[in-house]
Amino acid sequence: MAGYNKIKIISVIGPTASGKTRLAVDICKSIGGEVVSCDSMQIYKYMNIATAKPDAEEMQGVPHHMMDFLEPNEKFSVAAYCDMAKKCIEDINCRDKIPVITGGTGLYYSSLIDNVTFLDEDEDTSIRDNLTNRLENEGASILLEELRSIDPETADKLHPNNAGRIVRALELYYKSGITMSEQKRLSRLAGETYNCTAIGLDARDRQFLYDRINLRVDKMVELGLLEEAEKFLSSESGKTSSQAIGYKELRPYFDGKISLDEALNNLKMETRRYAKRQLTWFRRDKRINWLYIDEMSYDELLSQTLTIIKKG
RNA sequence: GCCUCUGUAGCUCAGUUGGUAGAGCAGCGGACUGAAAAUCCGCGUGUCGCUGGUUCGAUUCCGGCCGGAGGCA
Repeated sequence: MAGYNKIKIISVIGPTASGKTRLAVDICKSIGGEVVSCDSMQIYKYMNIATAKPDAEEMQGVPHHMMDFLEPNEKFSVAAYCDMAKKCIEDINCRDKIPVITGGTGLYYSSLIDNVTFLDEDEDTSIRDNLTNRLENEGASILLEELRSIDPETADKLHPNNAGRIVRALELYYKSGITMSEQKRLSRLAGETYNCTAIGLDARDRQFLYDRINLRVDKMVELGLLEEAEKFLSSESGKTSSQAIGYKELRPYFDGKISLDEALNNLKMETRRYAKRQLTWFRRDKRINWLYIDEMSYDELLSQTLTIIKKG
């Protein structure tokens, strides 16, 4: 209970190119809020065009946090995100402003909103390295059976092809002595600490969203995506930042393997698929108030959003 | 105008010696707890161009028509 002492927050989530950035800024201006980005790629410096990071004009003077602060060769993680974002939210709250969580990284979002707690893990990567080696030499099935003997609940849920998750589940156990299934239970004990009103953006017609995505990629090219990509690809990037959509899809073009047209079509396709995965993630959160961008004008969208926020 | 080839899923194409069809890609759905813009799983969505004929039965064989490609004029 004790809902009165939970921090009031707003969230704006949805697939890429659905208009979260603009809506969040307008919400902030209307209710005195500050944006807390929830995006695994906008945290990185220099990755501006590909990640559709808002510029000063788009921010309209509204403070944006959790954005543009990390070098691309640095690692990041959900745990690190939650840790920083929580402090950020508390700080904003202390200044009598309302945190507006905005972004499309489902794992970061859910972990933050549901107050998932993570174990303290040291930086030691030797266990992970060892498991990765064994994965190559022995294969995923052997590791999965090993996992089954210590955590059958998790093993049952993992497909043999999902090597990454198998390795991680084993790593967690060998590092902490706590199994993944046990950790999942422990992580939920704290309970929610925020009173969140969630706004979700989607389109009734999927093609409407896909058209926006395709258009946005073309705009990125006009803004200088190719130059940004060339710089990014020629410099050292970390394990997290190298996953960003927008650069790796252009590599075959720079290598002369495919035409620019093909590369851009691939980039658009990957972005569309990403949007679909984002929707799959967010759809299962029944607390989200969905609004459809192809069903109303932007003014109406904003006005409905503010109505929902007032009620919440 | 004549001859040849061709028309099957959104696209590229396979196939059925006659029993209403299947691959790749695209697409759709799902999972997700320390790399998550990642990773993984599942699903064929169809007047087999149209129309007659033969046949118990035609997407398949035959005729005609329509569309596409090439060749000869």
